[in-house]
Amino acid sequence: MRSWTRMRDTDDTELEIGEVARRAGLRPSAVRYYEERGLIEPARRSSGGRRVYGAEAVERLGLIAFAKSIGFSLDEIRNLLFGFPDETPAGARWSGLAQSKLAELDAMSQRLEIMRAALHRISHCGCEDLDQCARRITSTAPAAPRSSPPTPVRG
Amino acid sequence: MRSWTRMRDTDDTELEIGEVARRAGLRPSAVRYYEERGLIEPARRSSGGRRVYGAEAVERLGLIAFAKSIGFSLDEIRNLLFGFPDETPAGARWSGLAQSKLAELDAMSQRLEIMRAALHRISHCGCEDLDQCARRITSTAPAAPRSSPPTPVRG
DNA sequence: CTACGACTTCAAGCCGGCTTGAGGTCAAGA
DNA sequence: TCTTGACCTCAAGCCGGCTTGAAGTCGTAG
Repeated sequence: MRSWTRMRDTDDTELEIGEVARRAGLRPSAVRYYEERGLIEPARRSSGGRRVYGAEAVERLGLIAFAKSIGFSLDEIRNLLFGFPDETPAGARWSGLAQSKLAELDAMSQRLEIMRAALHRISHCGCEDLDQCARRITSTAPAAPRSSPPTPVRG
Repeated sequence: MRSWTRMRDTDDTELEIGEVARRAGLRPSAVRYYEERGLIEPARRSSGGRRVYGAEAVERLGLIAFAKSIGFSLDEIRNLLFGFPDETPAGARWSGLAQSKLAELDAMSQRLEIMRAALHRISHCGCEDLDQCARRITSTAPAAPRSSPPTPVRG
């Protein structure tokens, strides 16, 4: 049951870290980590020292989760949130970063296609053994020249 | 000038780790690491304790580099190389792994498209500020539901 | 009063694939 | 002989994004 004593002097949307994390689809440890890394402002504390959040924190964290899901790093997200004059409209904040991410995505797509082609080739290659395969591979044009593979999707 | 004493009892393709690594497009430390991780058999040693390789090692390492470039992990590569009866033809070794990698690539491609769409949307969103944006994002269908983003291509 | 779960801090661990550093040896040219 | 550079081993560090563990506090229900 909800505590009267703790909720008294504030309004009805006072959340502890567990709840705010749950609503944003995160773990409490992640929320603390984001605070530590400067992605969210330090939460104010209850008299007992616990972090207290309002409903807007859930949105903020949802935004962070969204930005992560489209490929932004935490540094990029912090910059997005705090690296502009306060009045900067959202579109202006997103666009620079979005453009370079789109370019990255294009590069990744290209690599994916190259990898796909290579995988098709090798999966029905007629080589007797891998050494023969190696000789062919290293003599014919390299499937994927000199870049590291995109990390497979985890999760 | 080439040493008599060291090269005497073997033929002309005796390479030290630096050379074999260079030819395979790797660093010596990576070659040592692959040996340690069991991707290549321990090199035989010169009288002075140095690793000595033949030309086939270059091919082997090239094969490893190729396999990495199409998205295989070191564990997968080791399995590819040593996880089958000796006579297993190359195609049979590749195919199982290749099928699952292709499935992974498909999943990644899908995610990339979703990310791309989201990046387009946000880069010309008309929100006044990010909080408004957050409200829209968290209320409308999530662009990329609950999976982590593919790591951007490094290198 | 006690027990329990959710919270607190701080430090350390994990993932993969290496690289780097310290401290020493080997090989070859001048 | 001396110097230089490539090699050796072993341990530790790095990257990002958290998670986990230890040790302790807070808040509430029974």
